[in-house]
Amino acid sequence: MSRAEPDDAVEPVSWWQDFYRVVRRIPRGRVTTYGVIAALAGHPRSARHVGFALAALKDPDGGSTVPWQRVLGSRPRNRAAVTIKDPVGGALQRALLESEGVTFDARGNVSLDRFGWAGPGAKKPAAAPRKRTRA
DNA sequence: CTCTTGACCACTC
DNA sequence: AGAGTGGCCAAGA
Repeated sequence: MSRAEPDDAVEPVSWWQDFYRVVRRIPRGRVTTYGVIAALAGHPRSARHVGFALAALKDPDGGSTVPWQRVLGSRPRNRAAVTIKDPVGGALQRALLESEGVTFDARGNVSLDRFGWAGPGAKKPAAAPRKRTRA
């Protein structure tokens, strides 16, 4: 990832740091989507950057504390699926989630109705990333 | 400043 | 149901 390096950040926080902060709050055994992370971090339209930021976690030692595996791509019908570019990383993600109790569908989808996390205040899973008021 | 690139999302064929 | 298209935001060249 040549776009941005965490260690280069002289700034106190960068946009990805906001995402990390939110991701760390995801309870064990729950999953959420990029869109949700982006919204909670204060960048509702920047779902892509969430994945971008998470991609940078692979190397730096600082990112090891972020449960990136709990972030999935949103799929219709309140479901989420792995959208990782690297097949190896995707398999790892799935394995990690399954070890936390998250069950995958035959197609590799997770029910957000059962495992979705809508935010720090949401106790009950239900969380579908709400439809954006499209023009 | 313009163009390209993304672990995305949603709408339309 | 699967594939294509546009929009989104930010950073690098």
